Amino acid sequence: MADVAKEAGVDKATVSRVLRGDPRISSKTREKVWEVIKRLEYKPNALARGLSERKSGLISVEVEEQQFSGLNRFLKGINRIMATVNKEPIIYVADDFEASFLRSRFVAHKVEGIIWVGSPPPDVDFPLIAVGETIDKHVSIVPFWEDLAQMIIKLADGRRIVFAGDTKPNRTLKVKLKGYKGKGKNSLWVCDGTLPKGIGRLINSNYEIDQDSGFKEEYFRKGDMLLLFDERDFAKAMGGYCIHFPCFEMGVLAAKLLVNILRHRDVPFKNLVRFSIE
Amino acid sequence: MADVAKEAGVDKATVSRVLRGDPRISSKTREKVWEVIKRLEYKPNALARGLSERKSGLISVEVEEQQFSGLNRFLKGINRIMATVNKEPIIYVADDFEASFLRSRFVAHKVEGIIWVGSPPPDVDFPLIAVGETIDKHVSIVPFWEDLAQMIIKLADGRRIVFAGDTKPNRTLKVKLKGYKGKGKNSLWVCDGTLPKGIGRLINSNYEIDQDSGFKEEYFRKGDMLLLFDERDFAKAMGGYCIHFPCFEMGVLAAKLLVNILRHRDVPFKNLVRFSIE
DNA sequence: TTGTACGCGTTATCAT
DNA sequence: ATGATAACGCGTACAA
Repeated sequence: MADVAKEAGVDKATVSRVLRGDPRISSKTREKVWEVIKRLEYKPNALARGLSERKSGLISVEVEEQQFSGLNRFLKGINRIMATVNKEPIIYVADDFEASFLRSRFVAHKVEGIIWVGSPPPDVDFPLIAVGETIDKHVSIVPFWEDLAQMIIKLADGRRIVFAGDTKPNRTLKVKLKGYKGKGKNSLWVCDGTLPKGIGRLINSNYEIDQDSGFKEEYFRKGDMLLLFDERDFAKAMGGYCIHFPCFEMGVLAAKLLVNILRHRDVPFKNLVRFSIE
Repeated sequence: MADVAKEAGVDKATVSRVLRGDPRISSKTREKVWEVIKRLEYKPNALARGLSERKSGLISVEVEEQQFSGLNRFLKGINRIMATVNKEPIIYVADDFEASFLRSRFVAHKVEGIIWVGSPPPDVDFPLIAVGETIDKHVSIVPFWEDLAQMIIKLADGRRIVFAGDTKPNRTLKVKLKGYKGKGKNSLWVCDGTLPKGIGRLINSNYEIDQDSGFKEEYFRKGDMLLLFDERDFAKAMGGYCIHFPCFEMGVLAAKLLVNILRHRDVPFKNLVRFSIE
């Protein structure tokens, strides 16, 4: 910065002001300084800026979920927003880190806010967006499971409903679907644990196995409505439907909400994100 | 830090030395200082430290892959190592960021090194680990596709081989498998694009469809060997095999290699990671 | 509109 | 073995 200042024949403070878009700087000076900045390929030092401003420009993303196949889309959504406001996300996959350990890292790096996927600890004193579950104490983003259930029931039109894949449907969805009565003998099957576990249990149960297809008869029968999360082409290949889990949208929303909180704006407390079925 | 120093009756410099484990400090002083640090819940400021040391303790993880369902495991592997050496990963999902934009962020935040998933730009001047493909110019981590091909061929024992799911097998694997001749009419099918696209193409082809199971006949026949990446229980439910993509191991390895590079140690240039089949 | 000077919280270099 | 002090690079009152 000192180099730029000297080269442009102004003071460091002026360079700083130009950089920060201070309106008091004359356009002549501003243009001159920008010219030098570009010519010298000067990049401000985020550490020094952070030290001076007492904030780092870093936000933290905590991910507890073991199975989160849409994580890259979620992060992409976050980045899309953060890149426009000069904030950098730090990501942890936190399942095995304890809260106190994480906290000390937040403090050390002067993290400005947190996006927490899963259920955040109750006593965090950082700006926090909770993603996935409604937490009374925090602004939260929740997939609109009730709406998904309605869509599925309508689409099923009496068929038995079968899920496949490793994405874990929420409890709300399962409860909703439990109320559904189809036409078949077993009008509905939804596993009661995570899906992989549920499937494992089925395999070990005493249903007959269709040796011809290599496919478990009790798992997927003729006439069933098969549902997969996010594997669009695979689902179609199997004659089923794909539920689009709105990970990208959730990332975008989480980032926007956090930015607004950091700017002391009011934000809606509970935010629902819609699924779509294809 | 000044508070701690005053409270412990020593100088700031001494506190700093205690914190950094300087061996010249007497054990009496050390214990006293640690006591005060804990009592006051003092946490060092990473920004100030970084400013002074001219490095941030930040490393960057770039992810180009659109489909990377093991990203959370990969990041967990990275974190596992980084947490032991006081380095924090910043993650970008970078498919839509241009190199110059990323570079300026690296510079601004004094990023110490980069883990790049995909094919990194040729002219980066940061310590860099390339993950997924062998890049002559960089230390790289590559899944051992050749080995996987051997395992599959041995396990198939003449059966036709069919992949499913959204994970994209590497070109090497496909080339290797092309050399394989099984017993069936079509001894082998591997799609020639990404898998989802390949599946989509099959659906639109003129094969017959098995209406009984709702399953496409041409996609998966009796006697075929079905392979899925990482969906263990689902694969088993379908009577197939699960290929374990070693994402966690790759994350751990990437982090270890990068740390060693930052410590100016020699590291192997090409690193293979083994699959396992279950 | 721009310059001066101090503070931000560490580490590192001299001293002692 | 420890203390005093100068960087580190930037933002910002306060002055001019």
